[in-house]
Amino acid sequence: KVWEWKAESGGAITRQLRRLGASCDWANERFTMDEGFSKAVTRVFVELHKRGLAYRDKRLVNWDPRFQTAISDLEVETREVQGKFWTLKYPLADGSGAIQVATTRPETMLADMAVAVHPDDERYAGIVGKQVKLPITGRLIPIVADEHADPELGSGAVKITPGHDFNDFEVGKRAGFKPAEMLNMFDGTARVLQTSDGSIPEGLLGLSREAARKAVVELLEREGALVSVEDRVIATPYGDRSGVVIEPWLTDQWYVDAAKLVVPVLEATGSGAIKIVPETWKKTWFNWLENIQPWCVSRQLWWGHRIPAWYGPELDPSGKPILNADSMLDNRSPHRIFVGETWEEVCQSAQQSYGSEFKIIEGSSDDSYGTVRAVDALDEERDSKVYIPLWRDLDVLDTWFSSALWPFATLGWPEETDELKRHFPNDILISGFDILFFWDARMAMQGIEFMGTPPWKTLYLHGLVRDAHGQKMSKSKGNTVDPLGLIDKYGADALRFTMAAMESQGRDIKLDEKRVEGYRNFATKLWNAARFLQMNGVGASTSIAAPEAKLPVNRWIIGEVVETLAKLDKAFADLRFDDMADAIYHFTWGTFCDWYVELVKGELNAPQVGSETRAVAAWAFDQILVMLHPFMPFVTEELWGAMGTRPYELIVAKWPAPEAAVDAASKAMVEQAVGVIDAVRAMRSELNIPWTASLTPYLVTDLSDLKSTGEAIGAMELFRPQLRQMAKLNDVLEVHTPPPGSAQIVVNGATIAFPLGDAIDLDAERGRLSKALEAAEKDRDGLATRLGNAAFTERAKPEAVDKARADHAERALEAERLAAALARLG
RNA sequence: GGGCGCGUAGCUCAGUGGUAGAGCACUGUGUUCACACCGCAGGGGUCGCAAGUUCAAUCCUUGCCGCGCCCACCA
Repeated sequence: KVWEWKAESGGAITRQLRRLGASCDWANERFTMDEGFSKAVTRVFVELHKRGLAYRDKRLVNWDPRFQTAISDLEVETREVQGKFWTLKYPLADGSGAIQVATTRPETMLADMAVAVHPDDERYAGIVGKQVKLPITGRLIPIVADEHADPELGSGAVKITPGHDFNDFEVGKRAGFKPAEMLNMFDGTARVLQTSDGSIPEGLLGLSREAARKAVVELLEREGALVSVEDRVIATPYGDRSGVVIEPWLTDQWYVDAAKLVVPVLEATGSGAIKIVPETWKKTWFNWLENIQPWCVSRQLWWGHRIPAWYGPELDPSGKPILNADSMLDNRSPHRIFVGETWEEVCQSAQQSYGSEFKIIEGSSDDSYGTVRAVDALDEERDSKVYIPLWRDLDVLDTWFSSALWPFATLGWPEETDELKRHFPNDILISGFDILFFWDARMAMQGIEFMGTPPWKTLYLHGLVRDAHGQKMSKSKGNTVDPLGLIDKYGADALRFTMAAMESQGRDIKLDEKRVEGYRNFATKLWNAARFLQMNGVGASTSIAAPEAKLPVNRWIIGEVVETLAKLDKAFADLRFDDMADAIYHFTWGTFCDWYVELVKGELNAPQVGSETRAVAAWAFDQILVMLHPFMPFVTEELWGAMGTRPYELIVAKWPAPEAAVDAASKAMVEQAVGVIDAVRAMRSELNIPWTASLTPYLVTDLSDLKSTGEAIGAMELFRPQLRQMAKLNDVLEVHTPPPGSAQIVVNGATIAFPLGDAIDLDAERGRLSKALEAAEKDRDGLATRLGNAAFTERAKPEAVDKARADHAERALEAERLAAALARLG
């Protein structure tokens, strides 16, 4: 049944991954309960035990009374709960007075074993060592001196319940109590159980924690032992899965000596052998590792890796086994522990331990059956040997114990497989920070312990997806987003791209559906661009390197690809997925679609330049597909195939290698043309010049700046068809003074006038120019002020001063041109 | 109590010691033969508050206000 559930749940997870387009090695799927993996788990446990790093210990654990199992510190979550604070009065046994103690859990007084005061607390100096007679139970308990008691708090005296409080456990040990002697007053479901001294009144037995509290408080009140009650907010431990209050409970459990395993992890992180990204997590990482507690790894569950430990009876002085099978498994009777990977191995070490006069047999996991068999065997004394039954531990290992082995156990360890050699260690682990301690830290610990090196070089911690209100998504809150729903609506590509674009290091992601929609539109845009290219005879590129190109537009777009690629490479090296997404998005839409495609529309099938342009367009588009593929694998792969016959699929295509450089001259020319088009469009829009009206541009020659004029005219000549198409401009004319009634634009130091005759709205044009002039003057003057400041020119970095000078010159020139244009208007 | 982080355009978020950016939303405009899931143009921010360091601070330092998370034994 559970395996069915596992198949279903695991299937759902892998289905989601597949639909997201995760490129996994599906043939090598692994589950931690697979046979091979289980073998690795057993091996690790046995090895840790051999090395003294896994051991059985009796101490307080976090006990979950609902699931009736121990859990680790990490599975406990502290919640602030409204509670009460009771002050109690315990009478001294010699009748010489009473001592007050305070508690938030009055019911635990039934298992009190001492009252502690601070050694330096003069108020109590005289009574340390005296006995107190505990109300209700009448138990006599000592007053002890211990640093734990804080004189500032309450009365300065504190009741000590070593069996039910982590602090008190430590105090109790210091006061000389052995864990085995510590009183326990709860059973596994947290109902009141008689303590070993039998002092709890009958009426209280079997009550739940809550009921016991009520009853105890009533009894205390009746005895006059209750001094006061006040309301108080109490930090209370809850099981993160069960949601019930966790009970500190005294049991025997298996522990892993995490403090030892952590030493090389700290070293590796310190030396940089493990790099943590973003770095801010380093502090958290160190802080946790440096304060790590023994890791409780045994769980009283029936699903998981069974602990490979067997218990056998201790021998009494006469050499007979002490068979108390019903108490053997929880180690309440004297026992010996055997740990081994197989029954044979365990048998062997047991034989060695007990001696050859004994015969080792396997005790049934059903206690009574094992007892009977063992006793029968004893009676018969067959082979004249005494039979020793060994019972295997019923507990299973914490799931994170096996998960921690993932980086190497999946690769066949402990066998020395080729996969292991090839894939261990990994370059990078990408993980949510919510499992930083649960999983990542333990992978690091076990990886170094068993493989000698950290399991990965970089640990990248990404943000968590939160809902629209910033709440963490959880099944219990019901605010989870099903990725499949979003995929159905917008496509996996859009979802993936959104995730990448939102993943700036470390910060959480509030998923905004509008954003997903926007990237769906982006995918559509790409699709349409491909369609257009195909319609114009552009197919698959035949080369990986950029094609030879003469035309400036083509040389320019090749340079743009080179620059975009550099941005992507840089962002990737920095693990900035948002920057990568941003760069490819803007190149594709803003540069390629909005400008390149528009600029070459007329050239694609032109007689002279057509083939070159088609080749460049095909190549550039291919580069987009390759660069975009990691983010949008589905559309890009589809288009890759649609553009032409390919020797291989996009998913295995090599990352772009243009073998080309940015051509500054082409770039300048294209930018000049683009500047003109932009300015004309803005002018048309602001002056309400209908799009259908073509305009004749008059380039105003400036004898003092023939360079700007020349460049402008060159670019405008070169892009004459594009200017006609994209800005509705007639052929350019050169003049020294523009005709009256002209609208004017200033682009890179060149002034272009458009005679509008009577059609011009002089006020609008004046307003337009004034506004631009004002902006230019403001910038110019601001820069002038700064440059006039001796402190700036002397102390600022030379680059900053140079830049200010250059900016100032540019803005000043622009202002001058605009002022002239304005003056011409009259 | 300790630690980490956040507060930047209406919203969701980037960002840099040299007078701020994106997407969406918004306004105007356009159905020109890739795309209205579109094109074109445009408006919008005293970068939480205060002080300090600096020639210069949104960016560094300190304090404060508001918010989130993690860790922790205050009975």
